Amino acid sequence: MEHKLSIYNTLTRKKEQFIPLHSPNVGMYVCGPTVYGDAHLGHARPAITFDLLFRYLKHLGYKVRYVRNITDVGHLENDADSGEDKIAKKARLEELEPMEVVQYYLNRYHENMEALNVLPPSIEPHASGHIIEQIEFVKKILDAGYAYESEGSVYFDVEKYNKDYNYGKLSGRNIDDLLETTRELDGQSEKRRSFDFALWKKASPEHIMRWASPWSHGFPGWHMECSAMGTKYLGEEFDIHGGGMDLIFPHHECEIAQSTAALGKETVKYWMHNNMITINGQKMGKSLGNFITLEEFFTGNHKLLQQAFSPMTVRFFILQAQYRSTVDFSNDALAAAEKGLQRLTEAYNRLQKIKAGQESTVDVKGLRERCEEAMLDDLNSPIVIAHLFDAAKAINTVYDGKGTISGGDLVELNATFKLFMEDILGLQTEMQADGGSNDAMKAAIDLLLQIRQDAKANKDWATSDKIRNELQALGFEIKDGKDRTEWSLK
RNA sequence: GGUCGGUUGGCCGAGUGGCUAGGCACCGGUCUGCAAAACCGUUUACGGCGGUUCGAAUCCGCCACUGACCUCCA
Repeated sequence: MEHKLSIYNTLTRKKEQFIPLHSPNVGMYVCGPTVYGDAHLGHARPAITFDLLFRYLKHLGYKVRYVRNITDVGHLENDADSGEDKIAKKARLEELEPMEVVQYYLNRYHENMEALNVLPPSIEPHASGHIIEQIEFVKKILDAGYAYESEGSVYFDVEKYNKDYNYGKLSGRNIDDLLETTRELDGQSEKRRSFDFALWKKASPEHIMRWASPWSHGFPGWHMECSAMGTKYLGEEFDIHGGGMDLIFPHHECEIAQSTAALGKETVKYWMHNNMITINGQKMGKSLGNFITLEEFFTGNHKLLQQAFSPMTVRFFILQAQYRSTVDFSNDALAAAEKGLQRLTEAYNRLQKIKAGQESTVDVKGLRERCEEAMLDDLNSPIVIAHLFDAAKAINTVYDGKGTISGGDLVELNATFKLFMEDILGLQTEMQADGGSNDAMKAAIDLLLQIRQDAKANKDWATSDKIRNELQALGFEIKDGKDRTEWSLK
């Protein structure tokens, strides 16, 4: 494969050339949602970031197996014994079966992802469907001597592991610091050290999500599922593991420790992390209660939102920043993204109507190469978008009759625009105009506009303005062009 | 307190030792009966103080502010 894709590896804190273990096959694993609530803007970031990577790797010719898990068990409210499973808690509060909660929010998650034009992953495994694999994985760690059983639970022996390997290599921590900074929580007496983490937890009597194991009736620790499912579907060594930056510690650090302890080798070659979306400079998150769900963005139904924002606007907004930068939410920023996307969409639609001339007076050469170069540099989507805006300017120049484009350039421009806009950035470009209207209504509107046109010809401004104003009041947008009037329903 | 990051023009957001990022907004213009829309053009930068250099927003040091993680979090 003739390219030099470089991606930032959190493990080495450098951009590295991407070389798959088994080209042309690529394996990537991304931490998916814990389905106990609606997805918010923050959840869209990794989904879109790794969707972009998925799409681009396929564009480069790789055969990608993309695994994104669903956490439906084992994710506790906190690390203490009193910590309640997030799913179980929601089920208790709403008097539902835990799996009812999971199914409900999973369906809604899928609806959101589809709206955002996020491609489904190759495999979407559920933690609860892989209890056996997780138990087997815990056994391996016990056999290797890096875990201990305590009152029906199994804990990872971080101190022992750290003597042979390096606990903290991903997050840059060392266990001496952790000893000083780890808060004492209730019920930690079972653990030898405060930083040891659970591989298997014995279920308390009221804990309803439980499975049989050699140690107790219980449930797997949160970090276990990714190690077990990742290696099950992608092998003991695979290429890419992704997720949000907030998962680096402890989740991904623990995953590395588990896999290394069980298998005696590094499992993941490239660790990739998207940055956070902030709101008023602070991370948008469930625990802070400052999140806006995707549904609320799409409907505009949230006190912080001045208007609704379409899924494509949200996607474009996220892609306008490089995935390792924080993105700050604001109505102004979203509104700017909406207008920018409109500009690109409009240009793309005009491109279909442009006729080729003898030669090109606009410079569209090298667009494909420039976009390609930006993507190869750690998925620099904002640069790709900037290049597309340059192309939009050229398209508008030709559309306005102030320049010409040759047949060859036109074909190439069209292909490149479609490739990056639709296939790689995943931005849908169909016009919203006339949406939801039927033929009879269209004909009626056209008739009204024809009457207005006649009135204008007779300088009957009162009539023409009345038609325009009344239609606008009804929610129509009237755009007078040079030759004809276009309309759309907002 | 520890670890890691950030600070770019009115807003968002790239980049980088010398060469216009881009978008949105503003302003000016074209078009229009008027307007809207559309299109074109254009202004405002690199937190502070030192240092390295022919040259730094870009490298180094100090300071200030700010964020993430260290408890669940995308």
